[in-house]
Amino acid sequence: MALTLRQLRYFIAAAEAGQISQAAVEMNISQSAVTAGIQGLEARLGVQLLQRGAQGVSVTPEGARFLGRARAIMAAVDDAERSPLGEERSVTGRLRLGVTYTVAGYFMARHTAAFRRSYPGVTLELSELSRSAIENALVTGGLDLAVMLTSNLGNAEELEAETLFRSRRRVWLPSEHPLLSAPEVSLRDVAREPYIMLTVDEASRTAGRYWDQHGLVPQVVFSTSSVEAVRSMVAAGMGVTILSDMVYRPWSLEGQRIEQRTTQEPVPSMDVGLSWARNRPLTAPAQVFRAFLSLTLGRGG
Amino acid sequence: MALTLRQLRYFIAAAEAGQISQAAVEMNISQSAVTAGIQGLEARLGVQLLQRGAQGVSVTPEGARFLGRARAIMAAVDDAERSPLGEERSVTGRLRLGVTYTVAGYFMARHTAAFRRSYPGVTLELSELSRSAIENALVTGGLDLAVMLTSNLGNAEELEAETLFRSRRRVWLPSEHPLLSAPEVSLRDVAREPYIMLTVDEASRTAGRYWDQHGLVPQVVFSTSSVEAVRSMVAAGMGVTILSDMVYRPWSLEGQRIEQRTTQEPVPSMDVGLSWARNRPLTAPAQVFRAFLSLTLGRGG
DNA sequence: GGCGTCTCATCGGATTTTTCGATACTGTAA
DNA sequence: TTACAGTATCGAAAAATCCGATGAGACGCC
Repeated sequence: MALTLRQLRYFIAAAEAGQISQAAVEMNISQSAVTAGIQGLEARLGVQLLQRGAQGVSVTPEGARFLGRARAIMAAVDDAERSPLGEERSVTGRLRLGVTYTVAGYFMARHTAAFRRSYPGVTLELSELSRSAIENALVTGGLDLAVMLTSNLGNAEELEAETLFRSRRRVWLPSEHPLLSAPEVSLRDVAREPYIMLTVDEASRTAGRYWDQHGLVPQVVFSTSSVEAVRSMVAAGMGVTILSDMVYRPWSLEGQRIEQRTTQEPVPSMDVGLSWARNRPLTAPAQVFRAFLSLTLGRGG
Repeated sequence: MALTLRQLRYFIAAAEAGQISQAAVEMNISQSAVTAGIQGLEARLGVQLLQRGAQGVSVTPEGARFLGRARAIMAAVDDAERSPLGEERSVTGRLRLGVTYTVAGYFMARHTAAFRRSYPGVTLELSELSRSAIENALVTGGLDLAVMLTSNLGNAEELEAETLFRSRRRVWLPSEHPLLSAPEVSLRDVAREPYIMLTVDEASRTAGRYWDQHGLVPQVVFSTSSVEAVRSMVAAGMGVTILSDMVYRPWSLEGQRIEQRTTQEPVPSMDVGLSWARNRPLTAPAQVFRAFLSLTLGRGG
């Protein structure tokens, strides 16, 4: 098999995460895919790149040397992808971008820096707002563009939306929870547990929909708008929750572990995407930002 | 779809060849695969890279800019692939390499320069010899390694072989030949035509095998050890031949066109590979050369 | 202008690769 | 030794790729 960029991506992610399984979560794919990809790379090169251990993986000396090269390749690829847009690299102007809470913390952080580097002429004005505030601002012209949850977008007549990626929702459970014994958890079982409700970004509204659909009601013992709080409370055994992979991390702030289980019943994924006013043409900076994100997230284009 | 190295390879090949179909022949794949690959790339970038015309393709201004980037990526990839072998880059010594006629002209030419660049410490001594001379020299120690046709290797007890790639054999026909009307040509039809026999590299021995197998005898009107002569004679309409894609070019030295047709009956492919003496361990330069070619030709490692 | 010829694009089907989910294996720590 | 966290492996499903054949458009020749 020939060397592929996918293999390089997997290797870089695993090397940086220090764990193959964590790298898989971050890339929204399965652990076995990452394992296979890296194995293919090692076979191709005839060199062991990662040292596997009980706590995860660490790069071998050869791996470290190759990691540098791999990063150089990915940098060259990034360059090349943006190059044909090069004319527009000189785009200048203001981009008033609205984002919702989870998007700001778990998604935009990774991309704003790269965007600023690519388009130094664009002044990026980020505002964290609620869904309804964003929708209003888009329609009235207070915002040019928004990155938000596109699955339950209101006001479909006036707003255009484009989904950038989906993140799966799973049950979060503390270590040693009885429900961990099964590979899948039914919503009925979750309904019997104390539930920590996250109240940001329409999370509760979305949750309500799929709970209703199965005629169940979660026993909400605590509502918070802080993902960190949810993480800590789940880790401490105060309850369980259902949230997307995008915000999942295996450790709470206190260092306690959090587990994940797939639900037996299908639960809608969290869809993150762009939204803008239908009747207002995208400004040049907004168009550039849209193209930038599309490329970065590896969708067709 | 994400950007892939394959797409870049296809694009570079097409840009350099000036024709998608010619690029496909050079890469031993079908034209439609190259077309699809480049289309995927253009869709991904949202830019037209090639200007299609009746005589082939030419790069657009955007394509030219991207071509540079693509080459940079492939250079970085080549670097990375050889980097883990980096310790051995300092390998020094002499490599006495035997090659057969067609391999020398149509295969080695492309790779020797790159090898010399990667391993400046290795003195490459190339000798063009006949199959039997090479086999003798390998056994007696006059050669360290050989690149030759591995399909009909004699002396299998004493020689080890590793096939690097296969090239399909097809019928070569002059323009306006009646047999061109059908998409495939049967060996029986070819047997009725005057046949130009190439006498280098066991070509006639291999040919004999598959002709015998079908109980047919080609009407050899001319035998030559020069591929250029075969090309010119086929183009001039003096006869037809069956040779591998590796040595195929659509034009003769005189500028006349040569066509290709697949045979109805399966004809064995031409297998090019390495060979060395079984009882003699590979020298360090030989090992390095083997790894180098394996990587360059994109096989598993 | 009509026709043959060359080239690239498109399509269906076969093949190969990639992915996922489940399970087995392995090293570490109690 | 057991429990556990993490990786490797396996079979089946899904997706991408490839091929061969056919279609469509441009050029040159009569």
